[in-house]
Amino acid sequence: MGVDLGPLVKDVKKIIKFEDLVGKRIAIDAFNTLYQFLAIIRGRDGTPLKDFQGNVTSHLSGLFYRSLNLIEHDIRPIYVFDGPPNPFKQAEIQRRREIRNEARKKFEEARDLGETEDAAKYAQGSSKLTGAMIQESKEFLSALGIPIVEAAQDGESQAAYLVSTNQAWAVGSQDYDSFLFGAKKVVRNLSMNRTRKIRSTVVTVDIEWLSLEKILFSNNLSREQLIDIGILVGVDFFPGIKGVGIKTAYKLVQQYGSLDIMLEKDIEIRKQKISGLLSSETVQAVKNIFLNPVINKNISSLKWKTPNFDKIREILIEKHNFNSERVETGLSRLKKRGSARQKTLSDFL
DNA sequence: CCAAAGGA
DNA sequence: TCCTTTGGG
Repeated sequence: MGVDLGPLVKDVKKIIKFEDLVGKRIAIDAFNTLYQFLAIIRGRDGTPLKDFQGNVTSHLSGLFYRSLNLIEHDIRPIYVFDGPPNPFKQAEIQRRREIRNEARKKFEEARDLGETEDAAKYAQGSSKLTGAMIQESKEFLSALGIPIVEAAQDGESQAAYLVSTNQAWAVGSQDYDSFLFGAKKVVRNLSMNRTRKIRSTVVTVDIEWLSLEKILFSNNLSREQLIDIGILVGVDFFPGIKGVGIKTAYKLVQQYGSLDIMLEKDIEIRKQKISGLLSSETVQAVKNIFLNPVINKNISSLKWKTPNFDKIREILIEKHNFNSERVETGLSRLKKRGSARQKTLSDFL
């Protein structure tokens, strides 16, 4: 639920394929991905996948098959997990909690009334990522041999840092927020499935590659101005100004140059003085989060290890009753990949 | 979301 | 063999 920069990026996004990412390291926003899995991996009535004890397993299914596909294409994922949230994010966290509770109520109502289609619709927004699920996701990724990075605060900023220090080639996220954090490149829709149906109409979902430099250049903006646009329309750390969307925000920033100047001149936005809508202190504080984020710089070197097959079996089959045949076919794909890599390596030597 | 089964 | 539908946990 990050900032919607849609109209600003629409002309600069490049459609790519998995093959274009061979050998590349992608710093994936873990929370973003896990929430995506929880929202989408569900049965007909909207119920998530669960084991016999009633534990939700949609995220594990998503991580397993997604990782298989990435590894088979020799793409190197790094999962970046959020740390404790920045205090400025509390209001947004509370807002999301309320939206989720509302969705959950509507989901349960519709499900109990047997209104499957409605139930499925509301189910999407009702999922909660628990501490136990986060912990187990880390354990599972480690079993797959995929490196994990713990962010000091926001995963997006930590992922952006990995790109700027050349430890990753791009950030992998559905959100555009990492651009405000200075991510040079972002890859969106990093998935296999090329079609998605939204109410009987089938839409193709392509992998998108976006560069901060191109976005700024084509819109004639600086990164600070992009942040100002974000503050006007709303980001995780500030709700934005009511009634101001991306187009208005862009026009205002182009016209005045910056939020600081708008505040100095105390311009009117929708018949209201801007000084009554946000303070200079707030602007500075929010800008500072994006420009000088708290980063975990103490990262152990990123290594992709041989998967621990027994650990994967233990988590999926023993703990969560995944079908063992399905898991084994998955594992054999991983083994094949491993031997192919070893072969190319020995050829090289 | 992704894999596997089912139809064409 | 390709494309659509169904089921996974």
